[in-house]
Formats: sequence, C-alpha cells, structure tokens
Amino acid sequence: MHISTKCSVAIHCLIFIYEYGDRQKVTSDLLSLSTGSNPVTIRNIISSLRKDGIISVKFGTGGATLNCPLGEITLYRICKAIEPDFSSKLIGVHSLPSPLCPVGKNIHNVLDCSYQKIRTDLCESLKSITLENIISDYHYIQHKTDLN
Amino acid sequence: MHISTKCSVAIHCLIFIYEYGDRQKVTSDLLSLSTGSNPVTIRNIISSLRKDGIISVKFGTGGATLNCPLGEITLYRICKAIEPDFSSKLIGVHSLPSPLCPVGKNIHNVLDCSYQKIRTDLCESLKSITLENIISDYHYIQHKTDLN
DNA sequence: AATGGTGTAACTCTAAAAATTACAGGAGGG
DNA sequence: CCCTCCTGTAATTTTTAGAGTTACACCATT
Repeated sequence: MHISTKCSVAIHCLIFIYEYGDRQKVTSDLLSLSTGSNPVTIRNIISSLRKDGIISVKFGTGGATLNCPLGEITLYRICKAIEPDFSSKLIGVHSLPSPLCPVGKNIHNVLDCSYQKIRTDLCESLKSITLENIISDYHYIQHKTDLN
Repeated sequence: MHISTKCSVAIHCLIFIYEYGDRQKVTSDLLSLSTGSNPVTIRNIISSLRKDGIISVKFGTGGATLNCPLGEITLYRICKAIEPDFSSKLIGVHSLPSPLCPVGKNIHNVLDCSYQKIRTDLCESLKSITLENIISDYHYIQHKTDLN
C-alpha cells in the first residue's frame, strides 16, 4: 500500500493520544491493541513522531502526549516524519531501461520533469490537511454513529 | 514503488511508439529490450492501453501505433488505463483496527474524508500533464544530450 | 503450413513491508 | 534498592504484492 499504511497508523495514534492522553497513560501496547499493529511497529512510528517534535514520550515510565497545537500538524509533516522521502517513492521509474536506446537513455530525466511537479502537488495537498481537520471529522462521525 | 512503475514503462512505450512507430514495427519484444521489462509485462501494459483506446495493435502480425492526439493523452488517463483504482491504492488505511476502541471503530471513515481530497488532488495533478508535454521534454533533453 | 506476432492464464521468484524476537536501559513504586 | 513496566533498537523471520517466467491458443502474412 502506498504512502505506507504507517501514516494511517500514525494518525490513528495521534487521535488516540489527543482524546485519551490526559486521562490515561498511552503506551505502545495500548496503541497496538487499538490499531491492530505490532507494538514494535507502533514504537517505531511513535519514535519518528517524537524525533520530529510532534509528540513527547515519557522516558522510562512511558506514555505519549501531544507536543504542539493540532493546527500545526499537517499530513505532510506526519508523512515526512515517518518516511522522509515518501514523495520520491510515490512514483517510480523502472530501473533498467536500455542505455542503447535513445528513449531508454533519456527516460529517467524526461520523467523526472513531470514527476517532480506531481510530487510537489502532492506535498501541497498533504499540507492543506491538519490534524485539527481530521479530529473535527472524527468528532462529527463519532456523534453521527452515536445517534444510531 | 508507488503508482507502480508500470506507468513509467507505459510512458516509455508511448514515446517509443510515437518516435519510431511509423518507421518500424513496434513489437513487445522490441519494447521489452528498450524498457528492460519482460515481454509479457509489456504485452499486458500495451493491452491495457489498447483497451482504453490510446493505441491500436495490429492483430496477428503485430505492431502498435498511437490512436489519438498527444494532447489528449494525460498521465491520469494512462494511470487509470493501467491500474483502474490506482488512486485508492495511493494511500491506504491499516486494515485491522480494533472495533472495540472508539478511535479504531471510526478511523476508516474519518481518514476517508481527508484521503478522498488527496486522491482528487492527485488526479487533477495527473490530468494537467499530457504526453505532448512529456514528448516535448524528451526532445529538449535529447537535443541537450546531443550537444555534449 | 511456416513464421512471427498477440492475448492470457498459471505458476514461480524476488524484494519490500510488517511482524516477531530479543535485549539493554530508564523511571517510579513498594 | 530492586522489581516491574515501559521505551528504543537491532536482528531475524514471515508475509505479501509485484514482476518475471512458462506455456499455449489463436491470428496474419508470406
């Protein structure tokens, strides 16, 4: 899956931390249960988010808390924290075109022109969505679900 | 690699067909040599492009030719032809969140709100680039290379 | 009818992603 | 002060999606 599902797991974790972080200690085991991912995977994700400054993790005793306002956490920032070169992984050029063919020799440079634009556009798109938007969606959906 | 490299191979093939299609019979073996991909992979790609109407393939005797003006062939159209649901594969949600957790129960719907926008943005971005642009890049780069 | 193509299905191989195992090290409670 | 619960990270295994391979029916042209 693309823009690896890690990113979705990260958002899941952040929502969880925002909603429950003040009431209980949010550990990797807890997040592992909620997301259905492995605790080590969670720890790696959490670790990346921590290094970017999005969250803090209490050392030794454990527990994660948000470290900055929701509006400052964009999807771009999350993706970047987790997978620094995610945008170059979005679209790939086949690796072994023939250097003997005029097309094969140049295809890499040719595609890079267009692909660079697509990558930039994607980043802009990701920057336009913040955790604030997502949490507001969450509250809206949760409320709607409760009514049924 | 994402927006699978098939898409790059497809563009490679289309450039090749445009440049040499009138001079020689472009077969899957020839394209296989130029792209460095397997002939069957090429045939599958060519077959998808054909079904979309982008190219024609002479049955029996072989050989592919472009079927519509370069300006009408967008990257979006190519991606769509090759991988009809490429945009939903761009970003994935982790598959097994816990239904017992309020976050886990709703995460799928929540993320879909934002992800849908990102997918739409990506499609727009892909629609803005045509084979005409790419071939013009190709000629420019080829010319620059020849000078050295 | 021989040659050289395409179209596709079925299977195998490969490499990237995720899970698992393992363990060193910190904080806080009893 | 040591025991428990947690994190951080390395190393290994498992899983899975993607690409390659094999195989063969079918078609046009010579």
